[in-house]
Amino acid sequence: MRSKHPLSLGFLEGLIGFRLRLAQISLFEDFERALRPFDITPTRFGALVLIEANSGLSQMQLAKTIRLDRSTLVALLDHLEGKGLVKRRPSPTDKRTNELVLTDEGRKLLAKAKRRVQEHEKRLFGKLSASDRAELKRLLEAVSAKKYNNTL
Amino acid sequence: MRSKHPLSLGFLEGLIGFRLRLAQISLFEDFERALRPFDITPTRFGALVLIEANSGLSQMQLAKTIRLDRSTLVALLDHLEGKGLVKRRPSPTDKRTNELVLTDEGRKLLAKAKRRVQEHEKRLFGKLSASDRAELKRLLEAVSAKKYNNTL
DNA sequence: TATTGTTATACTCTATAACTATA
DNA sequence: TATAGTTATAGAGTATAACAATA
Repeated sequence: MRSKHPLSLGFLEGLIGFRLRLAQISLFEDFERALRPFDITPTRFGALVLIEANSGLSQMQLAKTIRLDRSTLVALLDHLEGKGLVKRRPSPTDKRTNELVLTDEGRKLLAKAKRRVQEHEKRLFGKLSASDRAELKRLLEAVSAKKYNNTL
Repeated sequence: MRSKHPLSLGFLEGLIGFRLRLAQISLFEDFERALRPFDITPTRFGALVLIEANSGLSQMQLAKTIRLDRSTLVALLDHLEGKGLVKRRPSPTDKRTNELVLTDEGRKLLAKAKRRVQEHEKRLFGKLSASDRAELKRLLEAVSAKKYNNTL
């Protein structure tokens, strides 16, 4: 190797988007490692939490909230249902839709997973002060809060 | 649909990682849309900028900095070289390595792409105050600063 | 007509392992 | 022995389009 010194970031240096991207890679790696024993990815975890917090919701509602296409959600739910964590229950009021609920096993596993995720958050963000963490959260919310009001 | 109201986020509500993830999705969507005419993804853009700012760097150096496996970088460079934006030049000092450089066309396209990226950053972060933007950048840097102390 | 869940399919991004040529 | 670039390959994650059932 010609040099062990870090490269110049050039134009990337000033981009918030670039930093966001790097932070997201770190986040994903650590999450994946921490939750691997449970076979839970960030997306699956999000689905489990949302089903827990909104028991009986439909697949479309869930898909929108975690920002997946409804077709993509099918395989994800097949996986969770195959592991006995989630159940699809035909809705009595709208026969086109399913009501999604956690099984007892799903609730138990989710409780354990949540503790792992808390530790993971502490690893990644624990070096920030409490006020810095709150600030970061606020700023990130502001970033994705907008919806494409201006045409590209 | 049973309800048009947003779902409860439950446990996700308090997670910075969840907000980071959503922000990253918004970021990627907007970037993709803005740079589609140039056939440039965030990763490709990063590669072009780093080659510009560190002309003659090796594939390994580039791979580490943008956090890709060296095998993954091959196809990316094949693409950029196929479009005439980048050139692999055998290193005279170490015959195992290539020196990566931008072509004139690469430099021209990158200049245009940078302007698009600036607009994109403004769309995403322009609603934050200048001090909020600086704060967000600082906090994101702190998050990913942990490991990989040698490359970035 | 429109919506929900599903299937079939394909595309993109990524890494792992083995190969080669050099160091 | 170790490293750089390449190839072959496979896995994960995603979306698009078409379909059946239902609204």
